[in-house]
Amino acid sequence: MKGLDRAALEQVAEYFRLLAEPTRLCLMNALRDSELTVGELAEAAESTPANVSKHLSMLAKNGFVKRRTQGTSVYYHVNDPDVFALCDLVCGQIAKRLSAQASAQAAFRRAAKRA
Amino acid sequence: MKGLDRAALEQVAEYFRLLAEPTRLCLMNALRDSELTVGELAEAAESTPANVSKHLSMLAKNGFVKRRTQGTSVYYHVNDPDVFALCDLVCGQIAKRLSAQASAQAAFRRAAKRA
DNA sequence: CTACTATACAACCAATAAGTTAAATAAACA
DNA sequence: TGTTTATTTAACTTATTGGTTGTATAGTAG
Repeated sequence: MKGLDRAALEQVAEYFRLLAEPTRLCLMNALRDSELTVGELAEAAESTPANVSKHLSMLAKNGFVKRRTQGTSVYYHVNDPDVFALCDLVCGQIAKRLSAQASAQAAFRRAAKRA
Repeated sequence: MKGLDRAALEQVAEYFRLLAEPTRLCLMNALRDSELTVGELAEAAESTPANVSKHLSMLAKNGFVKRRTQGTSVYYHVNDPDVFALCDLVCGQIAKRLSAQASAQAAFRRAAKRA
């Protein structure tokens, strides 16, 4: 990543931006192991079909998912499974921070008890 | 990442959101191997000290960087080097897509020549 | 003490984006 | 054909955010 110019950084930022939204993460998560229709995804994400459809369009336009039409339904599936590796890395980061916070908290509690 | 509830997904999204901005990526990039002052960072990112300071505050508040004051200057340094692993992964993804596009393009060119 | 420099902060503006609502499109089926 | 169901799209509202400008704070030098 070292020698990236502004244009390249914008592409990287764009990639992150698509994952920087809980509803979209929820959709990707729901599609992790099976394709689902827009309706099913709306239910899974506890949102409306219109909203979910918009998010799916964004994800599709950027190669994260792919569409398959069947009858009146549209099935979406993950096109870029590597995002999950990214997400898992981030989850690991967050877990690390939380546990750091936890031990800091514990240290404070011990200090308070001594005081 | 599989069984994450809404609150957890929001934390993951928040993490991504901080990296979803070219200027912040540029700052992290500039800090990759040495600490720098706000002024130096502003120059590196081709932005204003005020703007850079704001971005750095965000990054610091979320544990991506740390501050160290010396004289009238404030030195920032990376606190969470693992972000670079993330960025490199994304760079790999983008490269893969670009090369896929390139070969698709080449296929189109070959097809056009045959036609 | 004053002037200068580096940084942070608050107020503001413009652009972006998530979500809603309603209308448009399209396939299935009576 | 007409109706129903599934999805997409457009228009709109509201909230967020990146960047700018001006001001405040703090350390340093004269």
